[in-house]
Amino acid sequence: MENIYKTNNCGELRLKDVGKQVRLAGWINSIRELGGLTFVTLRDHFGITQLVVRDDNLLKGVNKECTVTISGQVVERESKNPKMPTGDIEVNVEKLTLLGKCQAVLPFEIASAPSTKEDLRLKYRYLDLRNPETHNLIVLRAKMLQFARNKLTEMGFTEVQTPILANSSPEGARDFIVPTINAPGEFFALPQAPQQFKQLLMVSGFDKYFQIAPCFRNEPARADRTPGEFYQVDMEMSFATQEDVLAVCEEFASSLFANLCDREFSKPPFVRIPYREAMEKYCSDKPDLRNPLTVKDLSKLFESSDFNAFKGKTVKAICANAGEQSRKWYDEIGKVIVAYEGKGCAWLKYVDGEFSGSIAKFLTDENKKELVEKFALQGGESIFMVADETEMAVKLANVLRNELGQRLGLVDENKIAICWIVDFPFFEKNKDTGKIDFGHNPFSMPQATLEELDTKDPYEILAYQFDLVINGHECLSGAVRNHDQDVMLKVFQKVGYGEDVVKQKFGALYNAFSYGAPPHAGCAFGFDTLLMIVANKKMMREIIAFPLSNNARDLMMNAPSKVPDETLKELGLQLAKKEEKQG
RNA sequence: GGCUCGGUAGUUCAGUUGGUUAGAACGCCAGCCUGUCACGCUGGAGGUCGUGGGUUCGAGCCCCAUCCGAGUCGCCA
Repeated sequence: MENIYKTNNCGELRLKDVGKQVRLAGWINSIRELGGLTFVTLRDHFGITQLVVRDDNLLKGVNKECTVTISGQVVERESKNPKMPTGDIEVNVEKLTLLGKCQAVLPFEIASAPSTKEDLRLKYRYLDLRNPETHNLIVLRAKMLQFARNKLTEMGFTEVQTPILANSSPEGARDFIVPTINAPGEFFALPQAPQQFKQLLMVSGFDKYFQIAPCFRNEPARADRTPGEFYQVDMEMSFATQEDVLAVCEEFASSLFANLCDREFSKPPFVRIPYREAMEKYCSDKPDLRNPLTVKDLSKLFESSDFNAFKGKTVKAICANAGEQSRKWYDEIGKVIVAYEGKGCAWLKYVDGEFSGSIAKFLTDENKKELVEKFALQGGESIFMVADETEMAVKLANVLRNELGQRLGLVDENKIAICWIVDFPFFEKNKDTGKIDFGHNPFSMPQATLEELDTKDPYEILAYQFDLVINGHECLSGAVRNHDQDVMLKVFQKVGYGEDVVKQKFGALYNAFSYGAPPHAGCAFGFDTLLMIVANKKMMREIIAFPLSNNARDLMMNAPSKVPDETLKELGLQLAKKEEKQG
């Protein structure tokens, strides 16, 4: 594009352009005054080009971060800069026009913006995004959006947009509720996922559907989870099996990493780990396979031990070669466990056929023999143990595995390790009520016939339900859907709901299935999570143009905010009085 | 909602058992400098120590309350 502001962008001029008369426009990135001449770098979306100004008058009133347009001749530099793509040339400025003045003192320096406190970056996100590194993450996001669209379209998927103003869908999270003047006292809910819509699209005969779908969950944030809104690459396929979906996802994911990322990644077919095996080996349903450590159960071994803290508890152990470590080092690991509300971390070290460490004195000769066999000890290894009620012990073992992986430098940050977790249990025991409940979501198909649903131990019944786990992040969840009304009624009946509840909660879907539903299956990638992995970033806010703060606030636009009483009145809403604080 | 850490110059931070006028680096302003690219040199401006109470002869520091931020647990596939 060539216009009054520019003939070229700030990232493209090279030696071959020397002698050309050009115009450039952008932001003043730096000014280095040397006396008789001044070097200025000019930055735009595409890159940075050095300008030489020999007449001081041209720079009157110009400071960093002003926008300007300049014209001049491209010349070869006397002293080149190999670190800059445009480092062989510079533009000799003949004319400079100030387009947008900038205050002398910025809230933070653009070059060092990423090391500024986050709330300030978010408040001035439009300045933060001028930093090339930050800027390019948003460009990467655009590339990934485009990749996803092109790839899925190429693979025969049809993009369909589903409503944002929708009805509450029972995904488990809390809803964002939207009032409307059309129906005071009634509310829309923003979709937590387009789950029911996409299944209805299958009933409508769209063979394969996808959408880069905004999803809304009224839940607080984490470093790897934004509050409020996020995007899913949502897909669904009719007349398809679990194998079909897995194949599509493997093609999509491997092609994505090959195109957008230069790190080494697992090649398809990705390893498949049944849920139960994952829980046993890694104590997690989203294991980071870059970490080679595995967990073993020592509950039996300590069943009759003198060590009361372990007796009758679930004991999980990890064996690792920790090398020479101080007592303090072991204590620090214990502190991490305590931070997760564990009792601590016991440890043993095996050297020259002898055990030492915090609980060595409790070991019988029989115990020692078993340990050597169980971990195939050679000498030099350490065994780390946590003990608690089963659920807690499993959680702590997962923490321990991650902690040891990090501390011992076992996790290669430059690798992308991918696995499937398959065969999730269909039912599980509700923690609070102790009653039988759906393990994941009620839409997936049990791996059982109608009769088996009645005769089999419900906790033994698996679901056609799967997750794709990358570097310990759950990046995708999918399932074969239950399109059979009889099976649907049966599984709801198992958890204590009748047809009335099914109709009330999933009326449209349930009805639709009585008009000829295709067997269908699908999944959704977490777009933001996937992008974090592609970008190798740990903060989800980094890869979103205008993210909310940890507290789900927009610090730049000041949202959420109060609304005028008039508006409330129109919507038929009244705010509850704030409760007086006690004491 | 619980827990942990934090809030000091425009920014990133230091600040001793509570004791003179609260410091550094970068940035900003002024001057010098013809090959810089984290330019260099000289000088200067810039602070309600998050806010409100309290203890004390004296508080950035101690106590209480409160606001804000980050992380984490609950929660969230």
